[in-house]
Amino acid sequence: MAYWLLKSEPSVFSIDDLAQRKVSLWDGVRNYQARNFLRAMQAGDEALFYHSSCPEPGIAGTMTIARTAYPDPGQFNPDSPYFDPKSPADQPRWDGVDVRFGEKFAQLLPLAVLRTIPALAGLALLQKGSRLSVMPVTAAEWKTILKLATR
DNA sequence: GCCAACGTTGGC
DNA sequence: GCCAACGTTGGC
Repeated sequence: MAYWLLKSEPSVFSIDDLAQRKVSLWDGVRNYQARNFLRAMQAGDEALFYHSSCPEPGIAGTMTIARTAYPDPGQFNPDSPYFDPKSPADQPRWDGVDVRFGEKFAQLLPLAVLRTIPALAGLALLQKGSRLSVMPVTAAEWKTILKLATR
């Protein structure tokens, strides 16, 4: 049982979109390190839903990994923004996972607040130059974040 | 819109 | 394998 943090631009796919859909493919990851984290996920793992590239970046809620990694169909679709003409059909480069909506936090936990919490100093998200869209979270960090979200 | 940081590409 | 050029991410 592991914990993760997944980034999405809310203008593309937000916590509200997931709340409505309940289960969704988490697709569009086009970075090898992030993909490797996707492939390491197990069903039942829990993840934070992070809103990036928006007026108020921060953690918006939680979700559960519902299905382990499988090929992301977008890589083979020329009309998809995630199309990758160099991905071999017999050995797809890019995977996605299915996620199930967990909860939406009563209020978003802003990035600026996360930075002020000493217990989160090691959070991968907060490291200088961190741009990964999929990253691990420790059990202790997870606990700290959920506690912050419910106060 | 700016810019720092990082990843990828491709020539050599 | 090196590395410059370019593209992308993402906070501000």
